[in-house]
This record gives sequence, C-alpha cells and structure tokens, in this order.
Amino acid sequence: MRNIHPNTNDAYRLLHNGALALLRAEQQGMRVDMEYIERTTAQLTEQIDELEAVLKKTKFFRHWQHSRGNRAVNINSDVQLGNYIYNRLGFEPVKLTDSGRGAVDEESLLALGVPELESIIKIRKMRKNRDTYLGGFAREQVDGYVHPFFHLHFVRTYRSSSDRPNFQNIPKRDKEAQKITRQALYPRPGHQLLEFDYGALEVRIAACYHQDPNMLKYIREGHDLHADMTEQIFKIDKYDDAIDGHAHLRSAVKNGFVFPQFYGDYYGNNAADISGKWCGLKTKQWKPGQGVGFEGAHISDHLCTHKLGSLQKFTDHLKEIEEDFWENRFPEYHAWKRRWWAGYKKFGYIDMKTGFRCSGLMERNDAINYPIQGSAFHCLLWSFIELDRIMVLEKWNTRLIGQIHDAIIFDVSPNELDHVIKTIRRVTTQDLPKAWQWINVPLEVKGDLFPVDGSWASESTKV
DNA sequence: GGAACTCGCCAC
DNA sequence: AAACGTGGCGAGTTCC
Repeated sequence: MRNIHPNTNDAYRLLHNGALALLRAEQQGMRVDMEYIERTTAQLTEQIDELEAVLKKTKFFRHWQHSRGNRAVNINSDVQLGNYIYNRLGFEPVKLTDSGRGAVDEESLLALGVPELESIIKIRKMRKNRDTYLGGFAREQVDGYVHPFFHLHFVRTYRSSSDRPNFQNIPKRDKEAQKITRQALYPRPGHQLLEFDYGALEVRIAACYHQDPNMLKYIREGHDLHADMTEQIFKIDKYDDAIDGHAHLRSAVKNGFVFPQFYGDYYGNNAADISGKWCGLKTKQWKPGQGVGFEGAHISDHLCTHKLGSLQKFTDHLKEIEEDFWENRFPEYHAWKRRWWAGYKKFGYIDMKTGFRCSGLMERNDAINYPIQGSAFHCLLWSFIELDRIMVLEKWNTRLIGQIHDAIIFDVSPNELDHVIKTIRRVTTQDLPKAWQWINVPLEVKGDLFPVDGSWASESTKV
C-alpha cells in the first residue's frame, strides 16, 4: 500500500520549493503610490499636530505636565501616561499588563471615560498608520515597488513570517485604517489585484487530525456551527441573519467563543468578552435597556428574561455550554486533544501530517495548536508552489506577489483573468487533496477581485 | 550608542 | 488548577 503521509524529506522539499517560489514573489513586489504616501503622511502629521495642540491646552494635560516638574511630557509614552492616570489621578486600572502595571491600551483608556484619553487613542491610531505602514512602505520601496520578504524558518509551527515591510499585518478589519494604508498599494499598470483565501482552513485541517464525526458533518454538509452556537448561547429559537441583532451576536459567538475555544481558551474569558466587548454590558449586574440592539430592543432585555441577567449567571451558563461543546457536540475532537497531549508528553515531540516534526518544550495548548496551524499553512504553501510553477511554465504575465497564511495575492493581467481563476480553483481545491490524501474534507476558496489599476483599498468583487 | 526589554496593535 | 495559538514592528525605556 502506498504511504499517503508525507515524511521529513517531503517536508524539506516543501520548504525548499517554497523558498524558491516565494523568492519570485519577493522579486516581483507590489507597486506603491509614493505621491499618495507623501501627501497622506503630511496630512496625518497635520492632524496629529492639531489634536496634540488641543490636548496641550486642557487641564488634564497641564496637570500632567505639572506633575512631572521640569521633565517634558511625551504624549506617546505609555509609561508616563500610566504613571499619571493611575498613580497621580488615582484611577483603578481595569486590567494589568504582564509585568503588573496598569494597562493603557485602548480598552483600558476608554473605560475611564476621560475625553482627553480618547484623543490620545486617536493620535496613536494615526501614528500607527503613518509610521508603521505608510512609513514602512516608503522606507522599503525601490523604484515604486515594495518587496516584502517571506520567511519559512522562523516560526515554531513552520508557518511563514514576513518583514521589510511585513505583508501579513496590513489593516483590514478597521475600515478607516484599511483605506489609509491599502490605498498606497497597487497592481502593475493595466493589471488588477486578486486575492484568494481558503475558507475556515484551520478548522478543516483540524478535522483531518481529530476526525470528529460531528465536525466532519458540519464541514461536509456546510452547516453553520456559529449560528448553532449563537442559538445555544443566547437562547434564541431560530437564528436568522435578517433579524435585528442576530448577525452581530453570531460574530460575538464566533470570535468570542468558538475560535477561542479551538485555541484553548475557557468559558470565563469567553463570558467576559462576549458580554463586555461584544454586547456592551460592562457592569456585573444587567438591567433591561442595556447593551447592543436585539430584536427591536436591547440584548439585556433578552438575557434578563432568560435568567441570564448578570455576568455571574452568564459565566455559569457558558461553563455548561463549554462542557456540552466538548463532551456532546465534539467528543472525538476532545478525545483527540487528550491523546495528542499524552503523545507529546510521552515522546517529547509531535509529527504533522505534512511531514514536519516539532520538538522542544510545549504547553498543552501549544502541542495541540501547532500541528493544525502548521499544516494549514502548508496547504497554502503547496498551492503557492504549484501555482508559481504553472505561472512560469505557461509564461503568465500574471504574478503571485504575496501570501498571508491562508491567502495568496496575485497581480493579474486582465486578459488572463479567467484562466488564472480557473487554475487557482483547481489547484487549491482539487489538486492539493489529490496530492495529500490525508485531506479528507472538502476545501473551499473565495476570491476578491479589485478593479484594473485600482488600489488594494478599492471596492472588490467576489469571484 | 546599541542591545534587550515592555507595551500596544496590526494580521491570520 | 488554570485558563488564547503564531508572527512583525514602532516607540519608549533601561541597561551596559
């Protein structure tokens, strides 16, 4: 019988061929609009100066300056800010940093309800966009192109990383930051950007390891786990996108329960996050009329009538949900995690289905997460190598220009578009599972196509 | 003056 | 009993 599992040699070849394919993407690079960057950098500087000027006139700032004697305040110093608000003004930190000081991240500052702190947050965001992103592009560009590096040898899980500039953390979720940063990035003249992502890749690859029948069913039949969990957690009869508040709660459940649970989090954090961050219920005891909108009223109305009117009750509720999630919904996944951890403790290493071996000291969550994260990326890398090979063989004018863990970004020649999309779909969803037969779940990809000569911030269409 | 550290924050 | 995985990078700060 043919051994369908890649070995260490296969793993080595993947890295070798991956390095060569990524090199071509690095050499190609991505076009940047230097005029836009210069213009926008100046605008951001102006806006930052303005906000700082206003801030400096406030009582808040003058008191801060006074408290430091003749040492000048640096508005950008988290240490100075933390000392002032927690040691001088006497606010109680809502959370502490790893080293035990009062945190001054956005969440902590907003919790204090001080308007001056809100402008400090605004200044922070603008500096981030200006210095980290636009500044990074400007610093790294050569003749109007950035050439981000992609590395295959830094990450414990055998994922990739990227730097100079980092291609893998350009803002996307925050629409304002997305627009400011991605407006600097373009395809070659006459071309268009195309982004192809695997859908729920890590969840699918995890299923290849644990083979939980209920999870396989969700994946193969395309059922919506997040919707089911939303019904269970919020005691909703029938989840419905179209009903006020439902979609928001689904996001809350997806990002506040399901994914964190997969990474090894627990109900305590989940309950605090879902109620506080996602539902806007910041107190311990909830009263009707509070929090995000839900079915024409507020989420707290709904929770109170379902005997979930406090953080304590909601936490107890999520404790039961967590038990049910692992013991009844995904028992085989649960059993696999236990076996996998026991295997690491016995042998001192773990082997991935892609042929890689991870050794070294690991916590339980590490040992369980590494193989999933790693082999999910290897699926992407395999596809990247194969598409790069075909690109060279068929002499495409289209280029692969980058990769973000489960996505590939192309700079496409419009007259090749149809063929390129067809080839991408075939390689990513058909050729890969044929080459790696341990993949026994369907793979899905979705494409985003940007206009000809449009920036990465332009409106895209699904392909 | 640079190395190493902390913190915050961007991505998946 | 405790409790979230992987990175890069800018800025401030401390140490040598």
